[in-house]
Amino acid sequence: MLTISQLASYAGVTVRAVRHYHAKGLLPEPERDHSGYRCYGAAAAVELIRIRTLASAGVPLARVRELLGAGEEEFNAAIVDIDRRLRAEIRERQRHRERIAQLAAGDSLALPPEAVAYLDRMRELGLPEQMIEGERDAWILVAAQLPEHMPLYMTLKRQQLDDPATLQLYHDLIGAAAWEADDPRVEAIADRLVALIEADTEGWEDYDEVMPDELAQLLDAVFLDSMPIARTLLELLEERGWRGWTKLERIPPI
Amino acid sequence: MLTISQLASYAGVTVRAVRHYHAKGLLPEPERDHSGYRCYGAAAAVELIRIRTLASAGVPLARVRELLGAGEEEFNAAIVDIDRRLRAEIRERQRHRERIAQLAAGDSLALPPEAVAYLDRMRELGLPEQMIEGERDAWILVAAQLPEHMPLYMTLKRQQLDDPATLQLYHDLIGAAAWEADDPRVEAIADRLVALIEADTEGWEDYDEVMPDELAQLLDAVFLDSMPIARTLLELLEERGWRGWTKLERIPPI
DNA sequence: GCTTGACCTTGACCCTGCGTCAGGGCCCCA
DNA sequence: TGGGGCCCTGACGCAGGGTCAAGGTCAAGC
Repeated sequence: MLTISQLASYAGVTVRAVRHYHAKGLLPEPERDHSGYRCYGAAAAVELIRIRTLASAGVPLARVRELLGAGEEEFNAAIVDIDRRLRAEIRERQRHRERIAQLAAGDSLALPPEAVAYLDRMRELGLPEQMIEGERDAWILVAAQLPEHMPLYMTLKRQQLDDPATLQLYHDLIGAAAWEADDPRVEAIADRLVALIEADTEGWEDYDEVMPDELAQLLDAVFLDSMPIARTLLELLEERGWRGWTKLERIPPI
Repeated sequence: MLTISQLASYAGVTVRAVRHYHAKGLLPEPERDHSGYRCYGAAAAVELIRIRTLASAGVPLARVRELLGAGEEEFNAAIVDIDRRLRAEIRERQRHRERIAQLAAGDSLALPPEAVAYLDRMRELGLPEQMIEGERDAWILVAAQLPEHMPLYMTLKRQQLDDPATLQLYHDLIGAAAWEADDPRVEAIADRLVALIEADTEGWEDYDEVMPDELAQLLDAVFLDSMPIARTLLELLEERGWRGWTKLERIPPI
């Protein structure tokens, strides 16, 4: 009666798809003619069109196999189930659309809006790209671990930028990025830093409380990698009674 | 610094995914420690989070690889492209939802609504399920080949059902389905059939014109398979000057 | 020093829904 | 008899990993 390609074209599917349906047990293997060609009747065409109809409605083939022999009740239950799956997939893609819409805005590759705003503020204040990238990478790590605390952190960081003495220190650190590890000028930086730390301890208790030690270590490592002088600076801070960087703590007097 | 599982948990992906990204060239292989373990720095965590962010936004991994090193312009172009793909996938699933909503209504597995209405009309008129299934299978084949002509066909078929003589013949054919191939009562059926054919030739020219010969042969085969008496009936029709079944044509006198 | 359990390593097979060879047989036409 | 167009089986490939398997490593507790 029909060859496989005739059958396939009747049903509007490819020859390969028909053989696939045979392999998956959706469509029974037909008789063969004397030379081994598959030989289909009209019933196969009808069955194949039913398969195609279900498959093109987004029903997984394993499910199609069950549904072809199912009663009306089972069939309707499955339809409900498949519709639920389709709705979930649509919602998922809609969320994806929202995310990539956010990504279109540059820095927000992995950062919430408040962090993007903070980085933009750094740019407005004339801080250099290199420093901003360092900050960005650090906050990407924080945002991945503690997304719910980002608003708090960003509020505190923006307050720092509003303080002229702190901002000046930031500007001076730009030059320090190029210093060798034993540059003597770092002493002055360390002194000013300690003064700022001791003047501004408010708010940072909450900050430190939610920051896991491991994350703080990782962020310290990012800082240490960012400039040669970093290690020296941390040592000088320890001499002045403060340990750490991300999560500063006063060294208790012995 | 970090083991693979620590890195994975920082970025919120599985260990397997990290190795997969290595294999796909998205994330460079890091140094190994003395026992062969991968040893990651903070930069890897940042990079992995960027990968995860893009991947979870529905960007294919091959595309992620290109985008990580891309400039802003290229990146934005890609974003537009990905958004287009997501919209297309959403539309596709919405169409799937519509189709399975139609499927929930029974016979419409591969049939347009007007065909479902026609089959329902047969049911109302008390014609048996077996005959309705035969019709359904035949119209599934037609709908697959000539969906745009289904309204015309169904209009003509419903007119047939409205004709009392035709309807009576349909009812009488039910009994004939069980007859042997040589039952003498088929002569009377053939006579009545020819009378109906010759009384009602209007409208069917259009019908026959758009029906490909191959499809007509297939439908004839469906009919021949459906009851033993079918072949005899076709022979008797030929004796009376009509050839075929799906696409009847008058045999020209020699 | 030995075991236990939690990690780590590479390699390989599994899923969906087919597309696309590769290597060969069959049929018809010139 | 040669060529082109069918057909056959078997196998690899895609994304995005999941899930073993078989073995090496590490720290802790006995």
